Amino acid sequence: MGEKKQQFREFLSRQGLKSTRQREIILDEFLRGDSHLSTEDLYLKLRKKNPGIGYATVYRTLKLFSECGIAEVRNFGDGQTRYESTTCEEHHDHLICKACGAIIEFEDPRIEELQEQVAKDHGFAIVSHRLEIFGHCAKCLYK
Amino acid sequence: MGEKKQQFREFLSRQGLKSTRQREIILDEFLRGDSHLSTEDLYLKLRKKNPGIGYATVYRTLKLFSECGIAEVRNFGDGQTRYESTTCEEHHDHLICKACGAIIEFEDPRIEELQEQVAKDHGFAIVSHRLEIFGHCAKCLYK
DNA sequence: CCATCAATTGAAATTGGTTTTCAATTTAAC
DNA sequence: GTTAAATTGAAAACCAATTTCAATTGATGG
Repeated sequence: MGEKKQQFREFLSRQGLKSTRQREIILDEFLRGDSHLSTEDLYLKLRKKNPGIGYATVYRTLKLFSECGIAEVRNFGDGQTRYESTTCEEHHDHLICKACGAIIEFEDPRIEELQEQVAKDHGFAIVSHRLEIFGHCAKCLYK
Repeated sequence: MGEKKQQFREFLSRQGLKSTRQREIILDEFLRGDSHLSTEDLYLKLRKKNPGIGYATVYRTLKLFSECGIAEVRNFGDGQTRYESTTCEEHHDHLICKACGAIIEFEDPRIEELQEQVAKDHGFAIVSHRLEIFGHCAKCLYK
């Protein structure tokens, strides 16, 4: 995870921004935690150990993470913005259980490939995409 | 489009709701307009001909449309909720231009098929899905 | 046709997530 | 250290969406 911290520090200095105690704390907690954290979730976790940290700072810092490329913004339709730590792995998509809220990651290069084809057919250049499948997970189906 | 109006009327009476002047007006405008209208867009269009119609009524009525099945909710990440008139056609997905905001529909049964496979592999039962590809459309690429 | 009563409406207030403001504080550079 | 610019936290502002509420309208049964 050290490389992520490095990446963030470089981003800050490149942008003429400052490295602060709060930003370090938030980054540590962000990298430690589950992925698919909502801003609220992260804020609450942070508050336990660091009562002083403000709501606004968490929002601002998460936004920096996504600008810097160490986090990606997700939006699953429950008016909460979520940030997911970017991995070095392949891009992945999500299965989302409507019953229990579970979020399952998957990746399928064949789907990606077909997307490229579709885009090409429309003279469209892909920058990013998202695929979300909503339904019921195995656990919820059998109880 | 008469069948959509029929469908809505039946929905209303089934639910013990009433058919009103406003609901008729909003439905007419909704069916006439472009798809992918934001609530705001529709409200503004309506105001031109019907100054009396309230914001809340448009919100409430669009929600009814989606409950009734004649509209689908879309969310493209610009904090605006959009409603799309459901067609009898196949499910479709979207290419969204980050430069000009153009929304291009497409459908690809091969992608749908692969999604089914992925879900099956995870013991997951699909209820719905959405696939959005962001990038730059042909027009914006060549200017 | 009309009385009745529940549903609907529009305006305004409220909500909930997010962003901005601002004075005080902290950081990086000199 | 001094200094200038960035950052912080609390509170206020924001904005789409929802809810409240009194007045109005639509459907139903007499």
